[in-house]
Amino acid sequence: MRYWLVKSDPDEYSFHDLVRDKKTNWTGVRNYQAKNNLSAMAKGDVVLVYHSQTEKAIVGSSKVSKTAFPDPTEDGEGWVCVELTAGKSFKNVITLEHIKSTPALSEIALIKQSRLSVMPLTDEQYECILELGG
DNA sequence: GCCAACGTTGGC
DNA sequence: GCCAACGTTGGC
Repeated sequence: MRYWLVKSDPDEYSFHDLVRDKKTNWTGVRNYQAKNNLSAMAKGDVVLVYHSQTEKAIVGSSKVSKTAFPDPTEDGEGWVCVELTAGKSFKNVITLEHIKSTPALSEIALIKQSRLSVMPLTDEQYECILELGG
């Protein structure tokens, strides 16, 4: 079991939308590193959802319910998506500001590679986030 | 709205 | 294959 974090612009598709839909195909990733991470996801892996732009906080968790398959929205070829099933909303969202001020999360890819949209989390990072999220 | 970071493209 | 130009993302 591995842990991941995906970014979403809540104006386009928010965690709230995922909860409403129960599950969704996480499509539209057009970056090789992000694609490799999507491909490495296993069924049952936990995927935390971060809202960029206006909110800038980790808001909830989801699970991989289908491993990588060809992105049906693809405009080129070779891109993949996974199916995510909504999990829990965090009681307290974990803001970027909070993440930045938490030493245990100083190495998180969210900060180190600000433009990456799908990234792995270490066990320690995941547990730390869970704790902060309540 | 600006701009830094950084990925991608294209000319050479 | 290098690197400058360009486009996009995302924080501020």
